[in-house]
Amino acid sequence: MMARKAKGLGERHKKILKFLESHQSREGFPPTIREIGEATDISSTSVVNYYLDQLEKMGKIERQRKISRGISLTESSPLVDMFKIPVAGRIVAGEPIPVPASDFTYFDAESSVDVARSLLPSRSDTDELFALEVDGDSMIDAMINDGDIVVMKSTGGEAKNGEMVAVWLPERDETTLKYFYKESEGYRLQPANPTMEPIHIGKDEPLEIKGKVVMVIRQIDKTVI
Amino acid sequence: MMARKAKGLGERHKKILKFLESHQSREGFPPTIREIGEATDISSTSVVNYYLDQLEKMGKIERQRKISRGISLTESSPLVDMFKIPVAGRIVAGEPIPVPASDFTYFDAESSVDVARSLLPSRSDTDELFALEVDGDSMIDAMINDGDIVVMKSTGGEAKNGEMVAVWLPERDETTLKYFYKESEGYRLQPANPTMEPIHIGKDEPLEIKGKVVMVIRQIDKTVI
DNA sequence: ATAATACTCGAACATGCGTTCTTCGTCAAG
DNA sequence: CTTGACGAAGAACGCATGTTCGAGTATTAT
Repeated sequence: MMARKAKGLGERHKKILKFLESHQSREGFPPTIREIGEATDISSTSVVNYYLDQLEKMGKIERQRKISRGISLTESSPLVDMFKIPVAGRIVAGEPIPVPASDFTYFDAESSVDVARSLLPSRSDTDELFALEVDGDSMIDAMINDGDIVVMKSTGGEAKNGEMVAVWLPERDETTLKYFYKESEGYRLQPANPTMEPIHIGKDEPLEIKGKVVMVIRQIDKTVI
Repeated sequence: MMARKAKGLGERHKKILKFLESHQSREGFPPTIREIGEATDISSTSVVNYYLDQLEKMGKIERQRKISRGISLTESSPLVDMFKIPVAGRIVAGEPIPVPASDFTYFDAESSVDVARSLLPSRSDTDELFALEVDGDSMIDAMINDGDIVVMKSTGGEAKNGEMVAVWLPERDETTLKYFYKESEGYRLQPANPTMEPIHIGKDEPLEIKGKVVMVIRQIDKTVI
């Protein structure tokens, strides 16, 4: 009849690859040979092993011999260029910004967000980045909504003109996100929304720059489970 | 009074978590108890097991008992998988929305954005997603700025109440991003900015729903390389 | 038909790896 | 001091899991 098998991937190869992927994403680790057999209606472990060897020769998977569940998909980049940014807390207009301590690790964080490096400034140092969840509508003048995630970079209190920074104004008990401009008589804090007026800060009024905003993420449809 | 160790993560807990993560991303699968012990200078498997139990109780990891390497980090998707979303074009208030054809692949796109799956609705089908870059300030009432990237999902012209959708209004030659509500006399398009008034669309006025907005990304500091 | 592959099966084998038990030292509370 | 919780170690146990082998059945080529 039909040729038993054309070149390339056969039906079983695909089935196995599909199961490998789904198991990995479902369980967080690869399946055993026997589990693969069960899922793909192959009764013998040696047959699974047979196909696994072929998939490895084709370069589709990588196998660590002798060790349990030592299968990993080569594609779906093992070294994806992205990293977790710890969510240090929430940012509210009337409270100081929670800035992570230097020995802060993301394991202490309530959660973290995954961000691809390609979306971030090229020279960003991972350790300097942290994220805050916006609480309330008070950042609307910065075009930032309740629930948005703001990715920030520690700058050690410095800021350059034109950068969007998170500022804490001690005398006003106010946190705000604005574009920063140093001027002769003090500072100008310009809202992102062009229809709104800037705030002028006198030279003697204290002003703490907590970080530079590098990215804003808004997940609109996060209710779906 | 106080326990010997402060509550929370001890030094060894962190060390183990760190190793779990690095091993996972390096090898593609979790380590064994013995490997953990070696990497963290714990000589006994039972001690590793001891800490693993604690980490599980704290909710930091998940364990599948009895099975090899059955450890997975709970926070932030164990598998670092992300994918490229094609940027189909630009979205302008006065022009129809460029929607990719069904046979569209991201290889055809001028560019693409990398987004972690953990940031997207879990049931998202990769094929249904595409992205648009916002051109101009006309989406300000949707809290979306010039240059923002809007990730959308094709819905086949359908929309549910409360979803943010991209709508094309043929009679007005207008594209807009609004929250969608079906009402008795027609439709209500509610801006994301709560200070702005909704648009009411009569039952007979045509209205094309081009997609559902699932995410907005704003890269503020696109430093030139 | 015969040989040569490709594929399949089941079973035995060896060991990887999670689990459990016993023992020991330290520190805080009673 | 005694007790008990906590942290740590090492060894033994036993199932889970990768590996190997011998044999059987299609499919294709010669």
